[in-house]
Amino acid sequence: MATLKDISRKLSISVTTVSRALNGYSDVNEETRKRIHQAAVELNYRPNQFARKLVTGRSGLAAMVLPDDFGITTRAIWFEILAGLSVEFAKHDIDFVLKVSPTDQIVNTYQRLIERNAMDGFVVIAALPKDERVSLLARNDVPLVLHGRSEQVVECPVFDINNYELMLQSMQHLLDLGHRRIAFIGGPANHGFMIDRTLAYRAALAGWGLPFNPDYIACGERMTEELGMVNSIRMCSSGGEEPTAFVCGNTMIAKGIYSAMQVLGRNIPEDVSVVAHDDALPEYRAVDFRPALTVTRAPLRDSSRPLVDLLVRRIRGEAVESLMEIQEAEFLVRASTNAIESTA
Amino acid sequence: MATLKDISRKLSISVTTVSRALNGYSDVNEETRKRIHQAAVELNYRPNQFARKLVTGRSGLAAMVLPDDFGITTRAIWFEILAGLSVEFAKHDIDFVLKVSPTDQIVNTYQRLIERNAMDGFVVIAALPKDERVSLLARNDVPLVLHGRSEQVVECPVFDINNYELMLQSMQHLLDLGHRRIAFIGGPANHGFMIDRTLAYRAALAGWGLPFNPDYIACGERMTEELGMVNSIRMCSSGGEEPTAFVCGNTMIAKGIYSAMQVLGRNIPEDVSVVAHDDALPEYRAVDFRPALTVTRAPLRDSSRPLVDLLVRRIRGEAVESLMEIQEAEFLVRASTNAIESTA
DNA sequence: TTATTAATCCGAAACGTTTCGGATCATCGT
DNA sequence: ACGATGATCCGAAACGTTTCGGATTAATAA
Repeated sequence: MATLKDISRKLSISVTTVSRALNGYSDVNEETRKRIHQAAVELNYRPNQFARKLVTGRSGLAAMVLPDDFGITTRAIWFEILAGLSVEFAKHDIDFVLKVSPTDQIVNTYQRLIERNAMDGFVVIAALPKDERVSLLARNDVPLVLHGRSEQVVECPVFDINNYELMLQSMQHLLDLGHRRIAFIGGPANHGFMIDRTLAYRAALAGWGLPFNPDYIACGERMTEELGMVNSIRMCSSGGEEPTAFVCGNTMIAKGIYSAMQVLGRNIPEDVSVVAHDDALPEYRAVDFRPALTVTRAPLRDSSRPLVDLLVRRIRGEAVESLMEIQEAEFLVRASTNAIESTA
Repeated sequence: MATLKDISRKLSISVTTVSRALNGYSDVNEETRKRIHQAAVELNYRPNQFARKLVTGRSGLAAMVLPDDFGITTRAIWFEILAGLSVEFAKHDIDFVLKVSPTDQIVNTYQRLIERNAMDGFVVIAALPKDERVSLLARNDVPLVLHGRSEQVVECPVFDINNYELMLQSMQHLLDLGHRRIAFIGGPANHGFMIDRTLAYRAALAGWGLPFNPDYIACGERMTEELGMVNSIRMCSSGGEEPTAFVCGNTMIAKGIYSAMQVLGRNIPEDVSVVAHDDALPEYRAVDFRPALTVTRAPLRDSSRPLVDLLVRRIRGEAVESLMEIQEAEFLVRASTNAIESTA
């Protein structure tokens, strides 16, 4: 491996100048810079990462820590995120390391990584309102970027989709169509995104002077087809006051509801309307639903870029206040929502 | 961060001795070693990875490069592998970095990583008979471990399951039950594991003096439910000479066959027997099939440990000849295979 | 002419380890 | 009493960068 010294020797130029030339400093003559660059490619020079890191303190590594008990359905989602992060980090010349850890040792894993001081930053997904991971990292002053808003008053960049707004849109759409008994089958109650959506759900109801019926809301750790299936069946078997429309936390839940409605002999959208939030997972394409699913759409894939951009800027030392990005979801009306039958 | 020098200063012992004590060299007194260790924990000393790597040349990093066009179904599989690798590498204090790259640039990505010289080793999955990735790495003398045998005469550790043997077992089982028209719906024809299985399939046939019918074998890039479905339907609609049994490359394919047989009005195992190879993905549990699926079983999860063990030993400089591990699959007879009806 | 400034360049220290080649000292066999 | 041995220890160099604080020269301003 060629080193700076090799170039320096070959050109009879000091190591300092070679280094500065290669790093684009201004105090080196354009012509010598050219010569140096040329020599660098001739000798196939690659900077030694470790030498560089030893002095700069940066590692060129960013990590994400995942629990090992990811549910069946969440696997594809994780992978979607991982793949996106890997390619985005690569653009910034950062290697992306994946840590999988037993759930009850996640914090320990972070602790070790922090102590080793080997990571430039972390991306933390699915923030809880009070998130131990976040406070640990923030306390130790290691850069992180958060996906999902956290209630904590910590200084860290955040990326999120506008969960409040997208729920408002879904509700507005259904309310406009005349629905009054609208159920919400969401996700884990303690997560930030779920809290926002629940708030918006209640706000929309309140805005139309409608009562909040606790029976119409269902949470669950895993946002699976099963969750949609069992809850929609339960809600539709309670007697007279059945919901006429469902808002789903994701498209898998919607899929479950589709199945449930089929076994119950209900038709979508004639008997019941369904709208979901769509993370745009290739496994569950909303357009391929029959009938095609009305959604608020915010591809998970699209979150990778903002996430790593924010983290990189944080690592570079930008002020945290400026590092927040909220993405709006797209609202796509398709065939799964209908005006309520006046006869109902 | 405390450094060796800090400990050295505190104890008035040379940096050299501190280093050697901490690294377990024999030429340091037991008592001073104790004092040094104690001081190390008191000062919360963590060795600086980069300083260490600068001098040793090792990075403590291992990588895997994935194409970005993974099919829908292969995602869960990839993730299963990634998760396993991450925890196994962690046991050896190696960080696992994930690289995702456009398919047509995989080799470039390897090239860059090799040049940067930042990885101690690579794990390469699903070897092709002539694998460019493998030859590139081997040529540059960077350690790798291979999952799946490669025809290449390269010096690298290999882990694989005994694909030949497991296919032989499945065939033997079906042949013993009286089946004579046995179809094989497998995977990508050019991959090592598929080649082995095809060889065994033909060998089993030949062993019983049965003819090889090309119509009874189906390959496909993606080993999906769809592959099983369309091919089994095709094979069962060809007129008289329909297969009485199917061997499937994995459980997803089997699932597709189950669906196909249902729409065709065939019963498993009365009308047709099905046996599959089972990677033990939580998504498709063979025991949960109705009827429960007879399989050769070799959990993908179990491959992580041997893979990283082999790689680590290779990195440590062990002779490659000793670094090959072939795992036998377990054969589990369940309810999806039956003796052929004598009336048929 | 002389002090200033700008443009280039460079020596040397520093980052935190590991490791080579001894140095020191007590013990031991003879 | 003396060289040999073994147990402990250590100084200094090395790994390949970056960067601080100038040094040198030529152009410019006064």
